[in-house]
Amino acid sequence: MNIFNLFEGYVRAELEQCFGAKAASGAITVEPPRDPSHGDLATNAALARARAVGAKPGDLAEALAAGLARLPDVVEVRIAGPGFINLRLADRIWHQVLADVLAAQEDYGRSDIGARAAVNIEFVSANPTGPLHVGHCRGAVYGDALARLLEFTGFAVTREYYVNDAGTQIEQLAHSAYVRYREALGEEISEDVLAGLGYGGNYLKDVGAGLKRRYGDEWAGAASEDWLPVVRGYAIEKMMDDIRADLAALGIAFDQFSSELDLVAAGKVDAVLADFTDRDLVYTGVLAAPKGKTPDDWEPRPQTLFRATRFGDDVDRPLRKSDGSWTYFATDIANHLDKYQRGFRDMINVWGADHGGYVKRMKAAVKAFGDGDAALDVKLCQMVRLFDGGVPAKMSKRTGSFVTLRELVEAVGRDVVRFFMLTRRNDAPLDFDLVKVREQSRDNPVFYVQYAHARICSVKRNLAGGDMPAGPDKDPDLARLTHPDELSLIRMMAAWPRQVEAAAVAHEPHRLAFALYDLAAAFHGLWNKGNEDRSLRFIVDDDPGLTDARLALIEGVRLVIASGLDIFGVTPVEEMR
RNA sequence: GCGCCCGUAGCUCAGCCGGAUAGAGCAUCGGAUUCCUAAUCCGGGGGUCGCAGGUUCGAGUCCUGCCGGGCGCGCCA
Repeated sequence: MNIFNLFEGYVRAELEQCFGAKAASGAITVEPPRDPSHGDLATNAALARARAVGAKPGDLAEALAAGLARLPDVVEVRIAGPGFINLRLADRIWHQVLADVLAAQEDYGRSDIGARAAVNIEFVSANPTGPLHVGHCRGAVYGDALARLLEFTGFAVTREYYVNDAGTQIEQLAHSAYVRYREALGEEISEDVLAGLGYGGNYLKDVGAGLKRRYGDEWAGAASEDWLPVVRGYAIEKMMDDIRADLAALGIAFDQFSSELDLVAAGKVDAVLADFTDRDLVYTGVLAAPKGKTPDDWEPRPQTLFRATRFGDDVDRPLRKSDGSWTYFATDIANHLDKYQRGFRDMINVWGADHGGYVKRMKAAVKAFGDGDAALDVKLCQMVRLFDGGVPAKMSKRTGSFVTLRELVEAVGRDVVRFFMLTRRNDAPLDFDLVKVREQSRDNPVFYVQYAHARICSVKRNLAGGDMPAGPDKDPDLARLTHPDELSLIRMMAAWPRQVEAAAVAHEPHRLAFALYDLAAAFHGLWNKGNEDRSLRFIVDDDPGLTDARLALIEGVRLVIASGLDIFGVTPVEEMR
């Protein structure tokens, strides 16, 4: 039961009864008021619908309030401000909410707003030219948390990784790997050659050694057109193995890896071009040089262009390089068309902010598919600035001294990485301090939330150690929960399902981090009141009934925290020593 | 020059497809520990929500224009 949805239904019914169907159909909100002193529920229905009804907000509010006051469990109705209606509910409602939480267990907050719709989330998609680094980490965590969140709200999610295994970067990788192969065979490689490698990091030594193990000296003196496909294929395979292992260390597994090379080989890009050509979406033209910043080697030249401007882009975009090969954009269109043909009408891409300039053209291409019935949402993740005790951590990819995702996870732990990466909006920059995130204090939200969960587990342990009978098989009298702080905790639990839904709709899992933090804060506050006032402790020695009720209360808190952490892929710990 | 993102307390950031007196942590000042883990809690001070217009009963939130910062701008991915 989501009481906000429930009461929205009541409000709409009342609108319809008083003012007709037209009045009931528009947008209204039923939500917890920002200021708790206003009541338990607030609706703007009178304000929002006054115009459509042709009445004054005040009159509308009067009529609605009279009707709502007759509802069971509504103990007070007040009209406030310009026409808000504030409702105060009987405690019984909150006891029922808690009972619902306990009945649903970890499924509390689960929703069916997705109605099993297929959603494709493409994220990470890092070139297989080396290990993942911290820059990839945020997108990885964000994408996976979003996937979990959408699954929790009823979507059928596919996690997809687009492997850019074609193109010049990969050629360079293969050439670098081939040098390491010769090195493994005993050849002396000069410093100059090593310095000139596209990918000079030591991680390719393993690839060179692996090539030697598999092929011996078979490719030692071969022509590059002969060894290239072999070395490239082997290097990609190894890099992807490493990437999969890195992601597994973060608790992330993909459902689908799509290969750019395969798309090209299967003729998917040709098919895109043919289809777009048929529909007059492709032409040969000359682009104007960008104003203000003309590349040095600019020269006007005819190109194969996609009419992206028809679908909201600023300029038409090239599909072929001058050597006739596909641009990255062309193959990526094929990638998205492939998703479309696999049935996805709802696609989400998670990219680094440096790809922001690419968003419009990709959205334009997706709009051109089929009947224009596909939607693409691109979420850009801003930079992660890595610090080590307040000092910026040195990150140089060239010298190979950058911090890998693996090193990060091993240094601070999977849970810390995952939770912390979700404590900021995706489009806000994030400072990640290797020292601070391990601090066990209030300003570290990871531990603060974990600690609340651990404390609840601690209470349960203490109870189990004593001879107080309590447990899930009992049917506690929740009506014993009457203290304002207890009811306030339940109100927060009642708000959880709508927060989950809102986060899912907005594709913003970080909102739940703040919700969990707030819930943890309320719990810690109540806990501490027990230090000053023994009657407020969860375990009340001479009152088993009250103890049971309070145990149920904190078990509800625990369940919400546990299910929230589960959406983040973070383990709810039971002990923090 | 153009496009996208951002601008909220001294600092780092929330602000739920517009809603009531803009919140939290850190920092600062003052308190709480015979405690179910004080790894916590309670309280005080601290704001022209970058600026200026506009839409609206109502704008931190939507629109326009400026200012400031980041990212990007034809054969890199």
